[in-house]
Amino acid sequence: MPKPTLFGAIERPRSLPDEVAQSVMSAIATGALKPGDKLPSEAELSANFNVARTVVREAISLLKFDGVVDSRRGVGAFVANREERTSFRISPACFEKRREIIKLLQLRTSVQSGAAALAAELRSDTQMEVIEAVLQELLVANAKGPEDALEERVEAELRLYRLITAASENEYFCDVVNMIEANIQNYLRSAFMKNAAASEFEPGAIMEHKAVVAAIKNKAPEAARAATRTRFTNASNSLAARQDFA
Amino acid sequence: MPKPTLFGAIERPRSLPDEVAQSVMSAIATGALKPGDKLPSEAELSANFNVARTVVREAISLLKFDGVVDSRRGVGAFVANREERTSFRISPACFEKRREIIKLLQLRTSVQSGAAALAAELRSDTQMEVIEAVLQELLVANAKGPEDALEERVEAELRLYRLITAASENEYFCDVVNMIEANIQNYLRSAFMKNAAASEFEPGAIMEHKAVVAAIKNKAPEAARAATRTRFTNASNSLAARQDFA
DNA sequence: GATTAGCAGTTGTCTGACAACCTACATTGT
DNA sequence: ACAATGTAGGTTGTCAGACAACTGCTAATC
Repeated sequence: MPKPTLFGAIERPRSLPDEVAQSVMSAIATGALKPGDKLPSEAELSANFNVARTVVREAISLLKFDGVVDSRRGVGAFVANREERTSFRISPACFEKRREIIKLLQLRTSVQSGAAALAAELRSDTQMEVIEAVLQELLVANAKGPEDALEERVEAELRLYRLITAASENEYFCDVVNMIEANIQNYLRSAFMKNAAASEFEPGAIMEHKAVVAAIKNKAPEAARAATRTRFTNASNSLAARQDFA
Repeated sequence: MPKPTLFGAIERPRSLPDEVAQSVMSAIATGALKPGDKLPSEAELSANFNVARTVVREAISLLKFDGVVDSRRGVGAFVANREERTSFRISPACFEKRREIIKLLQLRTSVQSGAAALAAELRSDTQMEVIEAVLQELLVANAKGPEDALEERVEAELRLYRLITAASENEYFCDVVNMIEANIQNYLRSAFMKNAAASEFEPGAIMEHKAVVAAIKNKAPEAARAATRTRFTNASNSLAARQDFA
């Protein structure tokens, strides 16, 4: 039996390196540390935060990994230019303001549209079969209505567009979509998001899904691109238009 | 006087944590380590690689940071599912095969098109003035021809599309475009790429740039989107069609 | 038989030390 | 005076060992 959520999840203390890294990161974000500035030495940071130098080192190494800082042995660590960052990641902070979610969905719309167009061009027949099967699952789940099959339907939709992206034969599209989805899934398991998902049980949304799949089946890249954009733009708009949207 | 390249750049030994991280990463990529598998303990890894445990710890912490592995105190570190990765980054390896560059440019085309559409919608008048000024710079540099102003022209083009992206008022687009550009700039300073850039000194390319800017000026999102896609698709195609493209 | 206590193994953090390296200044030779 | 050289101090990179916090399992205990 699934454990009832009797107690709220306790917040486990995050690791020290993460906290140090985030602290330095926010100093950079707020402009307290500008590109080119020298970070305090590891010894100083270690004293300031009252942690061991190994902790500081791990924190700095994370920032280096993303190209946020650049350290030179014997000299020090410096804040890099914003254009030199070598990774794209979504900060948890962005989920605090719901306005930010819209921006994230805008990016996803763009990427997903491009992936759909490529998929329409490059898909194999077996990939097409799987995509159509998942669409069928989505239709079945949708017919059950929001009360019975919400999770099932959301999961099917997720899988559908993952498969479409995979059919683009371009791992970069897959990675970006994956990451955006992962972040949304992680941070937005809220009642708000469930309500939003439930509101997608409409004939219109289903028609749009069908249009996307049909275009890919017909090997019509431009149609697939347009249909995908329509679908995701509508989803984003209906989210923004909700009463409970802060 | 600029030092003549008498000696080739010596290859400095990369940091040990990076090497360990990459080694583990490639073990995951090749499937030697599958999602859910337990990594060897830090002590074992430290013995295998013949490095200190701090080095192994830094390496693991990098992978954790990207959501590639997940470690639990008292238990061990485990390979995470591919869908749980929390960052998008471009591996240097992808520049070894030029085929991969095309895929990267496909992604960039998608993102840049979306950004242009948003920019057409949201741009301010002052932003527009700056964009037009940079376009003018580009035209001037272009008139000088490939021999005299190659760097200048490439730089202007870069700045132009950065500004357009910034006008979208969506930092996610900026970050993705920034990162892709940074990687291309870092790894592709080769003669090959210079030749490719030189081949962009054509009337057609210029016309396409103008079309993008005009659409943004007219606040025509769809036109901006289409023009941008045309421009970048053509650039990608002409790159792929080159003789020296492996 | 169920509960509890302990044990071995693992990750997280701390401490101290040394190596590799850079910068700036002093030293020296011309 | 000036250039080359050496030296000292500071910083990052790596190493080694220790202990704390935690987990899963096993054996002892009631």
